[in-house]
Amino acid sequence: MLRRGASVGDDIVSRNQNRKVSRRSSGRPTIADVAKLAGVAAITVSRALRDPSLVSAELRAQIDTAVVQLGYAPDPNARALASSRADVIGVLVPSLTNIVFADTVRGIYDELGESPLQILMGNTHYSPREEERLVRMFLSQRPSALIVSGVDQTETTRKLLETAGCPVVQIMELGEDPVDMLVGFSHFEGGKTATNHLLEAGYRRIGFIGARMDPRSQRRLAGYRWAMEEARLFDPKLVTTTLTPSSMPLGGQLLADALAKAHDLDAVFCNNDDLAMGVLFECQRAAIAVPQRMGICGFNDLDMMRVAHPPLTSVRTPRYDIGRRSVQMVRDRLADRAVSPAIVDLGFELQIRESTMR
Amino acid sequence: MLRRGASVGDDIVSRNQNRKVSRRSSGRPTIADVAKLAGVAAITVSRALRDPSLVSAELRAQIDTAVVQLGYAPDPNARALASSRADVIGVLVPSLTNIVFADTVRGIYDELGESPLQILMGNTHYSPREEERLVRMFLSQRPSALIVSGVDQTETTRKLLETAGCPVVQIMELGEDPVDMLVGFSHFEGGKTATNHLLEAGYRRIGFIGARMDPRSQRRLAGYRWAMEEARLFDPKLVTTTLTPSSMPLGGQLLADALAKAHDLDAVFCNNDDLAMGVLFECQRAAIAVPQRMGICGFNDLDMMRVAHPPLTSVRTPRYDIGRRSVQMVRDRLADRAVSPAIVDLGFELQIRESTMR
DNA sequence: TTGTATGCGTTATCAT
DNA sequence: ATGATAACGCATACAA
Repeated sequence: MLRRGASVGDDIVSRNQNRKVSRRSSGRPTIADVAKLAGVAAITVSRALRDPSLVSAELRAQIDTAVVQLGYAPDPNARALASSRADVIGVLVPSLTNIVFADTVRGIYDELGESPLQILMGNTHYSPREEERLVRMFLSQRPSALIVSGVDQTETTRKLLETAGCPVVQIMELGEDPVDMLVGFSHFEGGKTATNHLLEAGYRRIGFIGARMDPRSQRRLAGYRWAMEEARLFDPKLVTTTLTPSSMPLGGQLLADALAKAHDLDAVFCNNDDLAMGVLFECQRAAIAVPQRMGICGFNDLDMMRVAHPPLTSVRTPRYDIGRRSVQMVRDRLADRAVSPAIVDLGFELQIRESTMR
Repeated sequence: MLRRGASVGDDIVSRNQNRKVSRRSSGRPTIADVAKLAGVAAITVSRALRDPSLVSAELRAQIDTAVVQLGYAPDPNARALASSRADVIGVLVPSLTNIVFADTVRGIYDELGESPLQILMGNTHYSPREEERLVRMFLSQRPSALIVSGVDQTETTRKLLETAGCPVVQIMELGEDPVDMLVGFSHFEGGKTATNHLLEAGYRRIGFIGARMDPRSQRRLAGYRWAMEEARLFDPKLVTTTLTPSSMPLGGQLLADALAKAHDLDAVFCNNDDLAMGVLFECQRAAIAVPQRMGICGFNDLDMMRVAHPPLTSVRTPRYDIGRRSVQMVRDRLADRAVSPAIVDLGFELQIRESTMR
């Protein structure tokens, strides 16, 4: 559609003169151009670029010169076609705005640094069906690796991943038998630990407030329930959940709902920090003293938790590190290094603050 | 590396029997397989898949059947190589965790829907140099379009974009002469409007608190300064900025810094909502009455602003819509429809709340 | 509307 | 260590 400038065009002409007529040239120097200029075969250039140790120092120097002189850059599509392998890592997350996954994705990008590996990102919107569609789509590109969120893939997706022919990392959660590799932490234990802390702080009518209720939220709820039942304090009235996506406004609403069901509620374990912050504001508005009349505990421990008034207790999760680690595992596997263990538990850490210090 | 299952393998064998030996086959059905099964030429399959109207209904049906029967999926790399055009849109943002860009990226993905266009995302980390590197990298893929953030590219990047040979959309800001297309809003006007509102509310010693101070922050500051100078109330002591990335904790710190410089500060226009929220908590902690002793205005108007205690005034920005619109503009251009105007101002809206109602 | 011949830019394979 | 040749899977150019 658009033509290049004259200087670049000249290169094309000189190149095409030697091949009768080439109507389809893209206008960029190819590996053949570099080869000709360096006085070697194309395949030698290819080798020199991929693994310099395969080529003698002398030719390597000539080739490097030619590459710079022509401003040659390999065509990733041609490379992928010829080698049946794209320098691409497919990443599937359920949400791009949820800070949890935003942090994880940032970790992935940061660990990649200036590597030539590209990220192909897919947003599943928490839908296993959409996840399946995206896995198919990504697989058609023969990616170097796949990173997927969670362990609750559909049966079909799981089979696709098992026969993908590339490293696969499931992230965010722990699980018994990963498709391939796995890095995350236990949401069940996270929920249990938070709840036990509230119990130890002296709260008794501890509620659970949850939004979205995706598989990981469910496991945190299960951890909460386990702890409450162990203390013989579980009461279904204490659980307030919705499928609505999480937000601060929703936190306030859910607290109101929870109080309507259980007037004697004296603490809440919130599914995430946004809800917790919404709960805090609702308490401020209703003049409910935190932590005296109401304990509040969040999940993820975003920065804001420590500056709230009062500062809010939360479970710190290794979101960023999960991203980085997943890429490291992919790298190790691609370099043919054994990855052990294939299941990595990055843990979590309860950050106790004023909001639960009764 | 990995071999496919037997059933698929059978297909390979039958396919390869007719071509002597093929050691490089990837094991997946190709367009030739579909063509053979449908009793047509490969090019006809190619056409039927890209634009069904080019092929007779009869053949189309045969081809569709064959496609389903073989489970054929086109190879995007082969397609890109042959057509010199990848079904890929390159997107460059300065940050993935900044909710502003996360929302924009979400808009981009949502507008794309189930389209076969893939997103290639790059994180420039607010570095024009890194942006330049990524533009080069993306361009080597011959993307269908490029979406870049802001209008402050390096000269080299700008030239690369101008000769990219594909639609280019600059997003988030307004500007005189875009590379190609542009969608955003005026950060200068946003800053000016917020400041004028604070002035009208009766505040006089209005401070500006800013973090990161990227080009867009600079323009908001310029808007603030313009309004203050117009009111003959500008005072350098009222401006408190840092290059540190924005966060809630930082908001509190900056307020403390600002108060140290100007004890009579009676309001702050914050560069973004995180800072504003940090300021609010700091006020709560120091028992500074909001909005009586201190007015607070943020920027972006995230959900949390309306549930804070008191609710916080902010400038609502069309982040999500910018993402959607940018893709629409790309689509229109790719469909050869004229895009007019090529510069789209999506505006902003001041949301006045209790935090500035003195 | 459909088909033939060929090119896209690179790498796998085999040979030297 | 280096090279010649033939794929990789699809789309363009042109012919019929």
